[in-house]
Amino acid sequence: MSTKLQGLRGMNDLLPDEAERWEAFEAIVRDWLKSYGYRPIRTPILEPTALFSRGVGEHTDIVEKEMYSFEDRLSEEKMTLRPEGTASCVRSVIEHSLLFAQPQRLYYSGPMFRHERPQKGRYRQFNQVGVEALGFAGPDIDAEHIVMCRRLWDDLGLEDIELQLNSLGDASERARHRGELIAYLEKYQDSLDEDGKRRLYTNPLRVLDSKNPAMQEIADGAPKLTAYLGEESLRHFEAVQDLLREAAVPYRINPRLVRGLDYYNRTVFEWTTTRLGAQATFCAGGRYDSLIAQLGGREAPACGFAMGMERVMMLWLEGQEVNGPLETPDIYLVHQGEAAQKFAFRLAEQIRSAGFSVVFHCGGGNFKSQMKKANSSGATYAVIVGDNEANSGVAAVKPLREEGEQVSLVPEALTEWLAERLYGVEAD
RNA sequence: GCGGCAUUAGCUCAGUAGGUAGAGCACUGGAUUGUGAUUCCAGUUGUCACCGGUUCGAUCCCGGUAUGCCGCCCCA
Repeated sequence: MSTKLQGLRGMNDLLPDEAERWEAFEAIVRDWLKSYGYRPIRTPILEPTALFSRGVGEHTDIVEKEMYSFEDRLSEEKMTLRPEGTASCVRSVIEHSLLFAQPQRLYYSGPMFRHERPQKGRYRQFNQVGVEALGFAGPDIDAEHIVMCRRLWDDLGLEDIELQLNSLGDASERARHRGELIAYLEKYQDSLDEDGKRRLYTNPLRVLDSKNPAMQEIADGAPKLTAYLGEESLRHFEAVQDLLREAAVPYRINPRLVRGLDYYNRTVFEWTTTRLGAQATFCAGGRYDSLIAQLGGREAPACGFAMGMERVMMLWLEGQEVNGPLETPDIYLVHQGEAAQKFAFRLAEQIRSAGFSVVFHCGGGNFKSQMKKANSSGATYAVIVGDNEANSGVAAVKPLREEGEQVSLVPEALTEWLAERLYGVEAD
């Protein structure tokens, strides 16, 4: 007996019931993105490893321990399954000079890969929809992103969600703060926990984010980034908040909100929920004004966010009936006998040509079992063809979802009858 | 990556103070040899996750592995 093969850990199959819900969800998301004028961009799932180490940051958890990286056997190139979408999007925009004459509103959607321990709402292959606005400097685009998120949550009917907001300042402000912060933390070097010591020089901002109470005590006395924000950064942050108030979007300023990717500056935000256990954040983003230049493009401001599709889907489906198929055929075509099968096979195509969906019964079986299958297929009508019908060139239609008499019709009359019943179209 | 809990039929789950297993749903057939969904009758379901140990004997006890869930870390 051969070894049982199974899918890789943390990588899930979506079976029909679930896959249909994904398609419905994706359709809602696409309409939403279009309504804000965003256009799609599709980039490869595989990228040179350096894109992420340079883009996401050498000392982030993602780059340090979560990437699926390998060397191609033939070319010896180092490559990585993308752990996030922004770096790829920016790479592509630079490579194809999309930003040359005008700013761009873009979105992407697809699988990302991170080698983490799986949990509900956290998978090794997961899907993100990301929105990137490149070439916009003003606070209005930051606010646009937050407002458009709020609209989607409203459309989906999400509950128990919160918006957290912070400003990380610009690069020089962060550098100044960072210097002072390291100097401060060095005084407590011996009291820092393992993570704290490790991050002291690589990512001191994250030391402040620790949930360890002892660390929080140290963090409380640490220099606050807010105090280092220059006039321009403050004005930008204020302007974003003004627009949010204008749009009546409630938010909470969270000074500890620092984000796990290095490229962020100024506005950062996270949408969180209490309904996903340890996975509180389901959508997050912010401004990344230096990333484009850092990846070799001409200096240009940018702003974006990404949402975890699995997490948003879970929140969305909470309020819904989740059993059974969403898509059902108009017709299940039952037939018995050799002549009937030929007639029915041709009839199925005729009905489809008229615009209806038809499941043609395959695989034999008696009338009873065929009718059972017709019923469980969810079809609105069974169309029945036996040798009697085939000989006289008619088909019987039987309603499966409501009361009603079975009627016999010739094919042309049948499609008119269906149009009238299913779409309320009157025949001439 | 660390700690805890779980894994029994296709699905949801019972069960045995160690003696190789059961229900409901689903599926198939029949009552109704050309008519589903309701009703009644009958039937098929399993290496009790995997590998090893203890034992006369392990689905049950012990160890390891895999997977899932909860928490931590981190993130979407």
